[in-house]
Amino acid sequence: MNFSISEENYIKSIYHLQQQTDTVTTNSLANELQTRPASVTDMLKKLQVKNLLEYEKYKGFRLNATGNKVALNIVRRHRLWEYFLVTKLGFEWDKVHAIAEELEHISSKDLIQKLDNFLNYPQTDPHGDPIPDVHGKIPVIRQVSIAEVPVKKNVTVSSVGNQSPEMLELLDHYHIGIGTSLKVTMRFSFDGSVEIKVLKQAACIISEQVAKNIFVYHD
Amino acid sequence: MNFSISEENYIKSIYHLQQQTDTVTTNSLANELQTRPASVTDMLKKLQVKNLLEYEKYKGFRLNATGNKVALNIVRRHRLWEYFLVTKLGFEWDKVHAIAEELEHISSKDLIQKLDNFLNYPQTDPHGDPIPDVHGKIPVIRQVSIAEVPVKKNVTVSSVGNQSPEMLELLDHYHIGIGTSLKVTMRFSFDGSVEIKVLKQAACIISEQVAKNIFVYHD
DNA sequence: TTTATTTTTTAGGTTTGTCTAAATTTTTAT
DNA sequence: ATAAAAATTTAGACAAACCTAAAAAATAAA
Repeated sequence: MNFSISEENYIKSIYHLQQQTDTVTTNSLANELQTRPASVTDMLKKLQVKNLLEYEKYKGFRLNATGNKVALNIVRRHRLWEYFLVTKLGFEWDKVHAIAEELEHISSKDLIQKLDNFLNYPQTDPHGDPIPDVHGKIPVIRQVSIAEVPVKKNVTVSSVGNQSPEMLELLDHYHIGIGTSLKVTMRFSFDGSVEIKVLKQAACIISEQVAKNIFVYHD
Repeated sequence: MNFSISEENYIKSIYHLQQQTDTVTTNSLANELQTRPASVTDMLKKLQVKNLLEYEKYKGFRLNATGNKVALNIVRRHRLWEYFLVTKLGFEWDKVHAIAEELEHISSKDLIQKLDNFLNYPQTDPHGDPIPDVHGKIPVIRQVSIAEVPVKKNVTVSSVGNQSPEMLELLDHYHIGIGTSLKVTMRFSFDGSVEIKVLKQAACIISEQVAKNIFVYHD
């Protein structure tokens, strides 16, 4: 089955919203896609006819098994291209999203298979988000936020929850990126702020809010 | 100025037809694009309004300077992606056209600049066709067909005129591709056929028709 | 130079994906 | 429980890009 760019964008957005709330609402999807609720309703009908959606009028909706598989395939393409843009073309990791949004709609199986091979089967994209395999299986990367990690354990940054420019600016300032090794040296129970130590850098203190958004895995 | 995928496809096809005939006709363009003459007329009006076209009703049309620049930019993107697909992803050179047709419509200047850099500024695509630079300038590759090349001169294959699967099959059989070094050992005036010698391979004879379609440059 | 043929354009539809405005259903608040 | 508010859907339009069929213009043939 092949889908239009619009259909794919809807499927992908529903998928992302489902990660947070089990069943998705018309308004939230309209907001996510920067479109009108009426347009969403129109598309929902089409996706339901194409059997990608469980949808009951006025009651919300969610992708069914087929829809999920399609979504994972789009996510796979998106993240592989992001990885390509950063590691091969030298883009900054916060500048690749828009371009990957275009590249992800090229659906040649052969292309994606060869791209994956060329990139050496990466597990995560440059933001640390896992890349689903051809069958839609998502590699499990055991990760916790810095807010939860025990003191003095060596950990490596695997992903960032909030990918806003403001957050990325802050991370850049502290020279923290995916793959950075660090250690929590102290945790202040007063406000949940955390002192961290990155190799060869002075220790610094980050707020609980920031700590909750930096995910790491144990070395 | 930004253009839709459809507009870009029209612009590109007009550009290609112009290489052969100075002024293009509605029917030939409809044929090239596998669409109807009426649809072509519709689009011509739009492109004329956008000031890309010199067009007089019933009299044919051609790209103006602006249109030409846009076309060259699309050709540039197409050929860079073809080069990428073959040299980096390992596609066969005759399997990349359709995918490059999709990739060429992603218009981020930054993307194409970085891709060009990553590929190390190639001069020609895998078929030997020249890649226009950012300003639309086409590198001149001094080339002649094997039918014209003098006997015993060492030459390198630079491009292939006829890119049909049949031709590519034949070239594959003789292990001839872009970059292959060879020498004309004999030319038979009876039928214009040519004996050629590729390094480490037995000499072989190709017809005049084939010889005319293989372009080479002198080493 | 008329007539016939071919080419091109116009007129009027269709589909996809969007929109606004109005109607309907659900949820919230009194 | 009922009224007010919010969310959702329907109805009806619109633009882009395509189509068919008919009309108009250009070209070729008698």
